[in-house]
Amino acid sequence: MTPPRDRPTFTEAARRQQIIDAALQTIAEQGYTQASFAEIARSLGITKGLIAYHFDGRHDLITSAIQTLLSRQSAYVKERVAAHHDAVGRMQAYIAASFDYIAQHRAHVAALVDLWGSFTSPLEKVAFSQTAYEPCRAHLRAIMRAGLEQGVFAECDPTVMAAVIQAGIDGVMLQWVFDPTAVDLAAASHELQTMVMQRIRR
Amino acid sequence: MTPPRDRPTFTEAARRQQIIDAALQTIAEQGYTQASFAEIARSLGITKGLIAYHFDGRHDLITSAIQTLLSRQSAYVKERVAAHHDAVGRMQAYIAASFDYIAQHRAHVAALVDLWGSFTSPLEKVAFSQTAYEPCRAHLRAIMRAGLEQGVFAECDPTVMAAVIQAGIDGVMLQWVFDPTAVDLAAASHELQTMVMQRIRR
Amino acid sequence: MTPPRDRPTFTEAARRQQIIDAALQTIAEQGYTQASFAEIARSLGITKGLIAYHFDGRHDLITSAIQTLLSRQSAYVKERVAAHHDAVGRMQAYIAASFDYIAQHRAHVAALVDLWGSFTSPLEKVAFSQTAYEPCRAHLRAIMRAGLEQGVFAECDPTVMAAVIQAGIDGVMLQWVFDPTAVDLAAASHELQTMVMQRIRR
Amino acid sequence: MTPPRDRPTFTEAARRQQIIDAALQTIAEQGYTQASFAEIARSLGITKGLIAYHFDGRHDLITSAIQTLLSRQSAYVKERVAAHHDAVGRMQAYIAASFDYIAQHRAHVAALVDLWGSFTSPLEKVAFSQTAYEPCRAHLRAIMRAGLEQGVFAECDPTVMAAVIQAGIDGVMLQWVFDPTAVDLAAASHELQTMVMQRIRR
DNA sequence: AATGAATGAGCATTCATTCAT
DNA sequence: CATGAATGAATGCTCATTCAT
Repeated sequence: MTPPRDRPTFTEAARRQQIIDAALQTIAEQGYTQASFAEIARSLGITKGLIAYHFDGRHDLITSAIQTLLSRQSAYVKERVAAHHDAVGRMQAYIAASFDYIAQHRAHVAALVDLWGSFTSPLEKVAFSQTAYEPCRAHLRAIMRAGLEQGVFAECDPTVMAAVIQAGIDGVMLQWVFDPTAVDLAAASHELQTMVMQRIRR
Repeated sequence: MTPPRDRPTFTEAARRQQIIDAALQTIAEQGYTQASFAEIARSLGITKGLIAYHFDGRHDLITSAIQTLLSRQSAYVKERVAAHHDAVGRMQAYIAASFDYIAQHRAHVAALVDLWGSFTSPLEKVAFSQTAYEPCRAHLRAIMRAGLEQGVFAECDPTVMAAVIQAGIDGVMLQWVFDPTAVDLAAASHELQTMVMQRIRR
Repeated sequence: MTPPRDRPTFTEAARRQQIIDAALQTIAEQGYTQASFAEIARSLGITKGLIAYHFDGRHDLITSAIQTLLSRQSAYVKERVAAHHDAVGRMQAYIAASFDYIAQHRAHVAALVDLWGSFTSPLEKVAFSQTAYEPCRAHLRAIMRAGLEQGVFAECDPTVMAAVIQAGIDGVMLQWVFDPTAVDLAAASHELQTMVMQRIRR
Repeated sequence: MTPPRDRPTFTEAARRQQIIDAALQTIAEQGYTQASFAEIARSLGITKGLIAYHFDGRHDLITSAIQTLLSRQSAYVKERVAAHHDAVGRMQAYIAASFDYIAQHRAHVAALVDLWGSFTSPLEKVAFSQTAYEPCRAHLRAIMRAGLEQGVFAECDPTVMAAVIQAGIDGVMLQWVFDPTAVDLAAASHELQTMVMQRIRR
């Protein structure tokens, strides 16, 4: 059990992160169901008791892993988008950055696809949707709205556009996770940008 | 032990299908990891021994369930596409039919998303990709090529286009599985068609 | 998990009883906390999985064991008491039978003493009190009341008398469980009968 | 490791007592099995490592707790008994004091009942009997013998009487621990005194 | 004197699987 | 075909204990 501490120690934080990373790696390599405490511990050369010591059970570990996953990807994309100041540039940056992150973090996105199947109740699914998807769509919506207000984007529903663009990114990622030779990430990134731009540019 | 497969009896085939459907329902409702033989058996009022009798282990059941899933969706889409004889109509029909199937078979697609995380080795993932994705993309590629040959589609790479279109469909499905209120399926279907048409029409 | 069956099969009932008896024996010999599924299974030459198959978890096993314990003792005492038809005879029979049962079933009463400490919440304790103690006290109260009505017992509060008499029995049992050489069961039985009779006889 | 016991410091002794009291409280509230080092430590706001530092393992802690329990009760009863100088007064004082202590220390006696089930071997049980029960019975025997010698008690076996009287006290305590509404402690105290006096007074 | 990190054995429980009937 | 009994391996988790700091 994680000791209830006001300020987690340095060791504590480092261990937690180390275990989370090992968990993601193991999930990516062997699948969510095979990623047992024992397996993760083995990959780190520690005992499974230590995992139980640092996390409040499996749910806590998985949740923390998902958090890590999402915040890293989100931070990466946000930074790249922020480098641009026009709606067109930002939209292209969002798509390009998303694909770049995917290409550079195969294990992470593979783990993510596995974790999609880890929710057992509709409530957990909705919660994940709110935590993981909604921020992405909201980001895209904001870019869309800015473009519309500035008059550089053609009329369209930002909500639907956001969902469809994110869908394109995730869908390609999915195909690529299953078989990296089945789809050319760079080409897909380019094509999606083209498609979206042709649709929304005034 | 699975009985010899040379000539499956009628009863045998019916039982298998019954079990597969119950498995899909259970996976959709409770998640892949919760869908144990015992749980599936309970939902059917039979014993788990009987499931083991009709399937060569869990892998066989899951594989068969995925097959069922894919062939039903594929058959539905194929039929709808075949009703059209021009590339534009076929492309729109493919997208529309895919979304319609999704909307009408929530449990099935929910199960599918859960099953995405059920593969433990890269080989299984590649095999799934070949069985599940490749036929869809091939279908889309064929429609694309016909349109290009007929001169009604603008120049583009059919392989990449197929991947991106399928990605858009799957990605929206994913968001909708997690939270049906998060995305409007009909609007997304419409938007994806618009986007694709604007891109590929000459 | 126990399969939900309308009528438990013969094998099922026999196995359950066999496991319960082994559990009581193990508790008596090694203590409640040491009586793990593994230990009980080992003493029977079966696997612990089988115990889990026949009982709905540890709580179910322990509860069933206590039930067995109480009903056997109760049945024995009731039969001995019923052989008498006067209040004096019945009261003496109750005490004598209780001590005789204790003397002849050391393992059972040793297990019972251990199980006294197995309740973790006040609610469980109260429930045990209702199930285990109240029927004993009620039996004694009924004997007392009959004696009072027949005018053979001196005036006294049947409720308090019942509690104190049962207390004497249980308290001696406790001392004898800890060290069989520390107290002479037969002498204690005799003395308690004498004491009670001297108190309640008119 | 326990620090050398030759001259325990003041702090050391205080800590030990503090931990023992917390342990008793926790056992009384949550049961013997739930009273883990972690739980006891949590209730004190210290770490479980500190408990291990002050006690030579769990057995040492439990043993010390029992010692504390017994010596407190014993001291209380001894003092009350010593206030009387005749056998009759002392016998009544012993019973009355025992019940009074019980009534005023519910947590302690609840813990004691739980601890009855904490011995895993016959040897431990016998040792407990010698430490806990024998002194009580010896005290009662001494009172009995004095009464007999002084000619105020009727002829009877002091050993058996002692066992039965103590049994009555413990048995009522047991019922009261399980359900405080099930038995009236004061009435039981009174009744036991009456019963005993009627039996032993010449 | 006290902590936080780590261990390793043991726990109840789950589950796919086997098999005699 | 179908069942119920039984297995054995694996899982998450708990806990007393150890120890460097």
